[in-house]
Amino acid sequence: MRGRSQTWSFTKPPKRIAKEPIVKEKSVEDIFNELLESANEFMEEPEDLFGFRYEDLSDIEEGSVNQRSPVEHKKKTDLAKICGFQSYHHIIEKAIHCSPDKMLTLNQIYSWIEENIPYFRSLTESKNSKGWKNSVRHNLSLHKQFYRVLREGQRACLWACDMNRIRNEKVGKLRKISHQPQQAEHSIPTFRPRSKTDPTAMIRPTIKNLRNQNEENIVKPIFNSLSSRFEAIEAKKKQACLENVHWAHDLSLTEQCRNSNSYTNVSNVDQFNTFNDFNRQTLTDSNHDVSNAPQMAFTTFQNTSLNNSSIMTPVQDISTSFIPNHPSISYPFMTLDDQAIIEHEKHLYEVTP
DNA sequence: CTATGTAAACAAC
DNA sequence: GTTGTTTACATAG
Ligand SMILES: [Mg+2]
Repeated sequence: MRGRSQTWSFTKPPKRIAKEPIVKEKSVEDIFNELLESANEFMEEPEDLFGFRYEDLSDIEEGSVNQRSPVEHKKKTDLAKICGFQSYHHIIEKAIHCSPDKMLTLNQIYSWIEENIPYFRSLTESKNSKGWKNSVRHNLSLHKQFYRVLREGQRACLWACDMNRIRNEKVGKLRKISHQPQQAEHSIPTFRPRSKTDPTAMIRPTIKNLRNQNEENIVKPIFNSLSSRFEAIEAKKKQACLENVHWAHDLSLTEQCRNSNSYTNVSNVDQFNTFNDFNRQTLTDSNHDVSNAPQMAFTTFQNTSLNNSSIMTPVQDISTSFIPNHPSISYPFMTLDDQAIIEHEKHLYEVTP
């Protein structure tokens, strides 16, 4: 996968979220325990995080969302040497091109590869197909020339290839012309397990554009994730400005979130701010400094049509101090129209030739 | 730096 | 388990 800084050209790349804890003198456990302590007096089951106990959260990491541990990778396969194809997408292009209708299902692509490239055939024969098949799927998704052709009543779609779909990615560079908050210097390190035990993680999936799998992938979510993912958010907005695509996000809270006491649907930005102010105050009262928590860029709410999109929109990112089932705190979310956000924030960017 | 290979999380089915 | 999207990280040049 491309690094975000590679995918999108930033004149000034946003700071990468530090891997080191920002507050070094406190461990994440310390911070968690502080939070827990402050919440204990309110919470019915203080150790309980949506049914999981903190001790169970073995994969908590600090300062970053979903940060994986470094992993020893296999050496890159030299495809050119092994099979004469420059890279995976060339293989897929060939496979599709060789088909009568110029389209194949995923499984047919696998088959073509196995039938025509001994290297992959032998991998499959030795039960080692997981990796290259993953790479095939990765490449299908990644490269714009590959697009899906839906079939009525069939789960697996057909994959087609149109080189004209690779284009205009770099018509102009967007320059950021106003400050957007990055990670605050002294903010609390993001307390973010990368597991399902993370309450905010329950929101994250809805932010992906999976629901758009039955549509052409023109409609995309604008926000890839919440809180510390400023890079992604900024990049998406920039792309929106560049491509003038129709944006709609796919952000409905999960049922679990909707039914939880931790969220309240608000209908305007005033209500939203009221909730956030109250939450901040509550946390501050329990000796929790959220004043330097990262801020999301948008604070304006345009009440427009767009489906039933909803998004958690921390004006100040108190999700770093998320306390689930806190009887005094309810995290507000509201319906937003991406186009409105883009329009609102368009002035933050200019396109340079 | 860019391009791309590898691994995997996650969701939907 | 399969299909698909995405993120993270590694490596080659
Ligand atoms: Mg694609």
